[in-house]
Amino acid sequence: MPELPEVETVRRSLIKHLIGRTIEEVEVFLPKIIRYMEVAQFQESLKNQQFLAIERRGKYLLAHLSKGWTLVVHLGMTGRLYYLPVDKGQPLSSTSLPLTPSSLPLTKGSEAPRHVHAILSLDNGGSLVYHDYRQFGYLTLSRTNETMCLKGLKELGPEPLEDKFSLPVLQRGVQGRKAKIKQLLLDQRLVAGIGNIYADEILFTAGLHPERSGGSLTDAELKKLYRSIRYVLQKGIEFRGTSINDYVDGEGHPGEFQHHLQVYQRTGQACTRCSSVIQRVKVGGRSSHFCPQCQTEPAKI
DNA sequence: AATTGTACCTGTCAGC
DNA sequence: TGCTGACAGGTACAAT
Repeated sequence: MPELPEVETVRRSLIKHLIGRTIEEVEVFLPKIIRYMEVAQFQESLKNQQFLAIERRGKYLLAHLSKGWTLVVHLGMTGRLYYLPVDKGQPLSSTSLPLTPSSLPLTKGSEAPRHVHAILSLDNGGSLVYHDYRQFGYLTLSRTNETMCLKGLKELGPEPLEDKFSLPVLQRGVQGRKAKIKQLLLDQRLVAGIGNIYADEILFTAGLHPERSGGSLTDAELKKLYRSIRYVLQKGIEFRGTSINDYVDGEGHPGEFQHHLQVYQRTGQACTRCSSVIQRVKVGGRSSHFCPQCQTEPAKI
C-alpha cells in the first residue's frame, strides 16, 4: 500500500495530533514488529518522550522525539498508523475507519483487537495505534543522529520531489542499465518512495512500456519520465493517497487517488486516452498494468 | 555486481 | 459449501 504519497499523507495528518504530546505508556502485542532492538528497550526508551517533529524519507516515517531519539515506522504493505483521540473508546470519526471495524473500539485493559500490534498512549488521553494485518511493516527506535544509518534508510536514493532529484540524477541512474524501467523505478536506491501503483501510473503518464530497458530511453523520453515522476507523485499527495483495500491516513480517512488511476488494476478496461484495452504483465514478479497503444513497445532485439 | 527466487503474513476472490 | 491457487500497496536475504 503505502508509497510516498500515502506515507506523506499519514505524516501530514498526524502532525497536529502528535507534536507536543508526550508518550506515557507503550504496549506491544506482537513483538516481531519491533525490529533491531529488544521490545522492553523499545518500550522503556519511548516512555516520557515528547514528539518534536515528524519527517518522511521515502516510505519511512521518522518521528523525532525529545532526548535525541527517533521513532522509525515502515508500513510495509498493509501497515496503518493512526491517532485515536481520548481514552481509546472514541474513534476520531466512526465513519472514517470503515476498513478497520475489527480494531475498534479499544477499551482499557481489553485485549487488543486483531491486527493492532502496538499502542502508544499519550498524555492527552489519545493514542497512536499501529495496525498491520500482513505484518510486513515494523517500528524501531534509533538515536536521531544515527537514523540515516539504519538498514533500509542508508541505501535510499534522492527524494523525488526535492531539488536534489534532478534530470541528470535520473539519467545517471537509468542510462546504460539493462534492467527494465519498471524495476528501476521500484529500486529505492535510485529514487526513494515509488511503489507498484505509482510506478505503473508514472509509466503511463510518460508513455513508456514497463519492459523498456533503462538504457533504451532517449533523452526526450527520460525528460518525460522525470516530469511524470514528479507530476504523478504530487497528484497522489494532492488526492491524499490511494485507498484500494485498507490504506487510511493518520486520522483514519481513506484517500481519493484510486478514482484517478489510469492503468493500475484496470486490466481489461478501456484506456482513458485511446480506448485500447489495458494489459497486465509480470515484471520482476510484480503486476504491471499498461496501455499497449499509449506506452511504446520495448525494442525487439 | 546484478539478478532471480523465495520468504515473511493474512485476506479475498475466482473457479472448480 | 468447501477447497485450491493466484494475487495483493514491500523489503530482505540467499543463491546464482
